Amino acid sequence: MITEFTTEERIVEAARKVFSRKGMAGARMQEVADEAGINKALLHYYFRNKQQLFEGVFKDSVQRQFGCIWDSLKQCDSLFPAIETFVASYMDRMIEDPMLPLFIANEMSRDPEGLSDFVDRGKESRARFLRMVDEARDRGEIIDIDPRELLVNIMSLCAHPFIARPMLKHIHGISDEAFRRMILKRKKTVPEFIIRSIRS
Amino acid sequence: MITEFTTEERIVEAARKVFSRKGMAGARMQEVADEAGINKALLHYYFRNKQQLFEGVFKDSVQRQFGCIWDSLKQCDSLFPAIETFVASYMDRMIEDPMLPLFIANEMSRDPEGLSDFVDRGKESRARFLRMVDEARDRGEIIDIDPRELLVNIMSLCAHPFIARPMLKHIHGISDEAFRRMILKRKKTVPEFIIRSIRS
DNA sequence: ACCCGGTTTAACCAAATGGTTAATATTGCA
DNA sequence: TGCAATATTAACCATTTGGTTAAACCGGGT
Repeated sequence: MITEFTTEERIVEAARKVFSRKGMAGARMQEVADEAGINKALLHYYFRNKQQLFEGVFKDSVQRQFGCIWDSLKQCDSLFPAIETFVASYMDRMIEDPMLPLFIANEMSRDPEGLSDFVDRGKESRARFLRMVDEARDRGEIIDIDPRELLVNIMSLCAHPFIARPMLKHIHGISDEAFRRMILKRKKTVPEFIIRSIRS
Repeated sequence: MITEFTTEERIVEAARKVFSRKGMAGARMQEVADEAGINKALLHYYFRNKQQLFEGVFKDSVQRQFGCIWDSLKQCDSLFPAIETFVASYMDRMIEDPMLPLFIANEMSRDPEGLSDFVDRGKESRARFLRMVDEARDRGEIIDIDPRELLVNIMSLCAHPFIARPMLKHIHGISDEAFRRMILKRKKTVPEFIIRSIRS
């Protein structure tokens, strides 16, 4: 077979797809094998069991998610550009992998402990962001708001549309392409929405 | 057995718990039976199969969710109080049943068609709300914003904290009680956040 | 040509799980 | 009380599913 990907890569890619669609419990090893175009036994050759396959895929995803998003903040040193950058890179990341937010929400809910390490990857950047909010508040640039609450709001506005995507699709009757356009528009409108609300 | 609930009610309650925790795929009929304190066969006596049990519970939940939230809007006829009312009743409903948002997001993603009827329950109220936004915009009370985008933002700010609860819990190291307090605070701060952003 | 390590497969297995059955207990009512 | 309908259970059954095994395949080095 002419393949530019190694078998392991094909497995991981297939597993990502299936796990995203069905979740850990709903995913079937056979389906992953089929999606990857290989025998089921070969899955167990590369990944001893379902849990291990799951973690292989999941850890990679989460690392990418929490890694690059928070890293993007490193260059910013004033709040408003930081918000713009954060929102943009958060959304870019999710456009790449639209099922990831729901996937992560599920697995955090299923096994809250198992991911501490990954979520913690952005710890310093997050702390730095919170400090930036505090400072902006002290300088009177923004109104008095709990920095952590602001962060929750920002993340909600970024992530939730992806999580509620099927519902939005039904409610507003929008196609995949329209959804994509809406998200691209939100890259601009969400930071505006936030900044308008906190600017004093 | 001295029971103030009928067996069917106990089953539904148990199923709600288990399905919420594990999702449709992850839930086990045996576990539901155990949780309800009955034999597994009795489940199939009341609900022919898993799908039917699932729908019994799910439809009830979704109906409550989409029903009372949108209905709460019926008395409001100006935008800002409508937003306050909507946020408050949305959050009250989720405080009652904190796993519901994630549950709904999952099932909408698994089977987008199967729920049209329930999501549609709030159709008129939703349309009315969108019209209120349009009118407020025409009167110059608020800035120029796509009403549907505003609605997405509102729902995101309400629902997402519940969906991301385990992550918030870990990131901000908050207890269940602290989470509850945060949500109660948000009943006030979220409408403020929104209104501050759209008021012209 | 032949062997040897890593790779891939078909066939198989045991446990879990949704669902059924037939028998028993309970309740309401004539 | 006794009978019929309803509620409940233990024991089973069939299928699905994660996982194993042993054999075949295949490419490179000698």
